[in-house]
Amino acid sequence: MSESKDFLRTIVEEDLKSGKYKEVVTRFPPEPNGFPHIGHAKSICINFGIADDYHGHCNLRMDDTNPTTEDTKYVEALKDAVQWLGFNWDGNVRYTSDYFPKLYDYAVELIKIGKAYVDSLTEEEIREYRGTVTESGKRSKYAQRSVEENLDLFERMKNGEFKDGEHVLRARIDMSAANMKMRDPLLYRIRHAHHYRSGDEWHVYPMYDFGHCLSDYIEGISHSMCTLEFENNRDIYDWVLDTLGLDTVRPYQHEFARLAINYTVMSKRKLLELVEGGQVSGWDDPRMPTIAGYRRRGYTPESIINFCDQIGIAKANSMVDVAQLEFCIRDDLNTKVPRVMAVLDPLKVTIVNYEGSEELDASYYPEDVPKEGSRKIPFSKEIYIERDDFMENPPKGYFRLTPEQSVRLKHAYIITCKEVIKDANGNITEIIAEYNPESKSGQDTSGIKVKSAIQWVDAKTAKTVEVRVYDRLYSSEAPEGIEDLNPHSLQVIKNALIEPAVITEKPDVRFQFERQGYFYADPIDYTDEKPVFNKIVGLKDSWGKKKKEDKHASKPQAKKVQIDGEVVPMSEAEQALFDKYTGEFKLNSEVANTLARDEKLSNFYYEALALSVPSPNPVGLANIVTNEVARELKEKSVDELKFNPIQIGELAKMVDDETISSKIAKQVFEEMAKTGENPIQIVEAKGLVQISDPSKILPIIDEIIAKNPDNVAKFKAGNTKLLGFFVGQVLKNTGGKANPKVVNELVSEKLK
RNA sequence: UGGGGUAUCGCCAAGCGGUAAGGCACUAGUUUUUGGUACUGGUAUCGGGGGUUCGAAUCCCUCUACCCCAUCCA
Repeated sequence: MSESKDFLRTIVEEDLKSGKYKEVVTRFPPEPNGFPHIGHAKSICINFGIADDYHGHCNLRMDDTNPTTEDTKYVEALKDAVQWLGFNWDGNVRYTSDYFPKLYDYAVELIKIGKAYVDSLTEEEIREYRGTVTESGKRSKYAQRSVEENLDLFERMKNGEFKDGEHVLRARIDMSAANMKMRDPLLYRIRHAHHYRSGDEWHVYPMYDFGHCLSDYIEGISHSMCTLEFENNRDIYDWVLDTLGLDTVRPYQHEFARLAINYTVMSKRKLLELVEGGQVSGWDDPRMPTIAGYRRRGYTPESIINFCDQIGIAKANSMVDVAQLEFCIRDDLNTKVPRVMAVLDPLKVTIVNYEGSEELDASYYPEDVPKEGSRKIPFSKEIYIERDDFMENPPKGYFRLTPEQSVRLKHAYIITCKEVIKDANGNITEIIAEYNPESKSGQDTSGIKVKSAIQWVDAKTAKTVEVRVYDRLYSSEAPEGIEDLNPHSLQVIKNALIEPAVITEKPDVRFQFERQGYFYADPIDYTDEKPVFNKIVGLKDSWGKKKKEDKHASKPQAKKVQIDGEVVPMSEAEQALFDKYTGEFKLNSEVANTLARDEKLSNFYYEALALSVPSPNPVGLANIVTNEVARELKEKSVDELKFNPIQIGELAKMVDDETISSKIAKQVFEEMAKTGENPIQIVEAKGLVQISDPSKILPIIDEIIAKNPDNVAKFKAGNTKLLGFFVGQVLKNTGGKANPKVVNELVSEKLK
């Protein structure tokens, strides 16, 4: 199915192939300060999934470096979630808190090599000293302390001799770093707090940036995958490991976009608020996007894993449509779960021409679900149908019961409405109907055609059940806070009716209530006396959708207008160069512009032109310099380049005299950039001289045409884009050596 | 504003110079005792503008928009 690999797997594969690592080792490193949500599920699927795919292993690590927010109940929830999803962590659960002694030693090491110091600025001052994104910060005077003093202070911090906030340990990096994270980041802070695991043993706790990379290193992690907001932290990650000399085999961090779903909040803080504010019944409220919530709602692990697979992994911030998740659970349950009949909003129907009672045979599964199993459904004179399934004055396209339209009772008979009984307010209270004795399901000889079959329950034998109908928690697509909550996210129906077999036979815990949706016997509140079902998700409902559409006219969407910004004007010198390039050398203005504005590039161009004897055509050379050399010069200085201007001049000349095509020139250039070899030698060694002789090219074209009759037909039918396909094939066939211009002409000619 | 990222269909997402994958959603039709499922078909020229090239979503220049960073959180 998925031919394509995500970028993380691509990296892992390359690293394995290159021998950078013998085995892939990943980790799922949550902080135990909240219940895991579906965003964690994505991370779990990535970390455990990649480890599985490449036969490595994945650790489960509690990143518990902040004693004030963490708790054992959350580590249980985390373990639970991973297991429920079906993954196995390697060995025991790991805890960063178990590494506190090692981490402390590493910190001491850093102090000893002068790369960390104890700072005694106040929190306020530290913030001030850090500077802003545009202004650099300044170093604290305490950074002057001697190694001995730092060692002494740090040890006393550890021993609890100071109050919270009195001192911190910081890395000595660069207070004017453009990356704010690198302005002497904090490594340790004093916390006189009880840690849920290490108890009162420690008075200093490592910060994330110090603890995480080292924990990864300690565990032998190869690929440390985290979300995008840690991109800036990668520099510290590398700095710590490099500075400590932990660089033989060590982990590298890679970032992917975190999951966001519309109509959903994913921040632990906001979820906590919902729980504490009583807007939901707890972390496992079926409306919560927590794993516990989905589980309680009735979602299957398979559906969630499938969802995580479908949404992919990339670096673009994105918002997944909740419909995609809903599809996954429907798709999973469709082939697994028995169909039964329930009526949520009952309307009584009396079948006046039916006497007595009978039991009807009914399969639990429709024909397209290859599963066995059936039950008996009692039938008698009095039944209930869904109130929605009858309309006195139906709109066009209504398929259900009306005074004029008969309907089949699923698994039973066809009935016809004879009379509508209403109360004093005009509400319909009962339907008087007649059934057709010849129309029994499976042995219908009536010949009557009806537009639909509806669910029903027998009045006498139906069981009363509670049904909790859940809708999305928020009514806003991008909810901010509790003001965006959907007031109708929970509807409790106390007196829904269900066919008896569901309760007495209990064929499953998840069901499809025919024509309504998928439901789950609540794992906590369900009892035989008082059954409770949670709505997992509704069926797709094209009728309901049609009705809604009529109300909302579609609104035309205005196209976004692109604003063009100002281009910085050229300096005088740049302008002079530009004029020279366009005038004397006849470069087009775009190329001249690029060259004139970039001093490095400009110098390079000038040298290539002047030093190659004879000089290449200035235009062709300029093209190569601006389009190819520019790429190399973006990240490197001139001295770092493997090639020199003269060689580029030679390359340009080969293009000038058509020894090689410009396509080949690019290939040669790549080679030069990599090896620094002379272009003429490269062309000779690889035999890249281009083929322009039609008599050599023509046979190849014939061959390609013969091999691709379909595409020839398509091309002749007007799909001119296919020209590229044919040219490409010919070029591929000749190792890129065929003169593309000639090929192009010949192919066009041939296919005319 | 300095730095770091990202932009391909309504929503995700492949693609790495040679015919714009796939899923969801939408839509038309076939099958159907679920207005379900299944099946068949439809639906983009790649943020904008230039340039290089026989050929550009892919390379170069430039502009724009959005996200992250100034917690003793992770």
